[in-house]
Amino acid sequence: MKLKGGNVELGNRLKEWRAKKDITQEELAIRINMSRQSINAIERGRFVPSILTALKMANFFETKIENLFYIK
Amino acid sequence: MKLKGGNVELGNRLKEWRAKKDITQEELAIRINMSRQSINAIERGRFVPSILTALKMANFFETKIENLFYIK
DNA sequence: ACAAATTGTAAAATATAGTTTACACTAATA
DNA sequence: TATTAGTGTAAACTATATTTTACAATTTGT
Repeated sequence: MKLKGGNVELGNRLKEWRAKKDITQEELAIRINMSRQSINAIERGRFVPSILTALKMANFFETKIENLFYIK
Repeated sequence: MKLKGGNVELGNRLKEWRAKKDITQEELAIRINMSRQSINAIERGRFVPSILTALKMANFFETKIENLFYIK
């Protein structure tokens, strides 16, 4: 009994939030302690971050996860 | 220039939310289309789910991610 | 136009999320 | 007490997040 829900895709507003805070990908990476390449990949939707990464970002931007990531 | 933030741990309230909705781990697994063992592991804090998993759970429980997961 | 800063990308390696199968353990309940 | 539903766990496996190094492309400032 396995209902397959359609392939769920993830969207994000990282670039907008970075702009709002005037911060570079590298700075963000340093702040939340991860690589710049990972930030870049997440921002470009290349992969789905862990919820820990998402929470750290939300913390940094002083907002809710839902304002950063959403299901398309 | 790499500031190491202490090792961040993840907490969750899945069990409470399951109780509130009176649903089993297996049912939840089926609803959000993942294995019962993964639900169990996440609930017991054995690993950190992806944000997609977290969003699917929040959707199912009709609540915000922050009500399900938090940084300890 | 030039230089510097920022962003995009790629390959190889490592870490960890998530699946599958299978079985033990712990309720709940007839 | 015996049966059943629900949960805990383990090993082997697959998928993918994340790092590191390195370099190309693009944007920004002078």
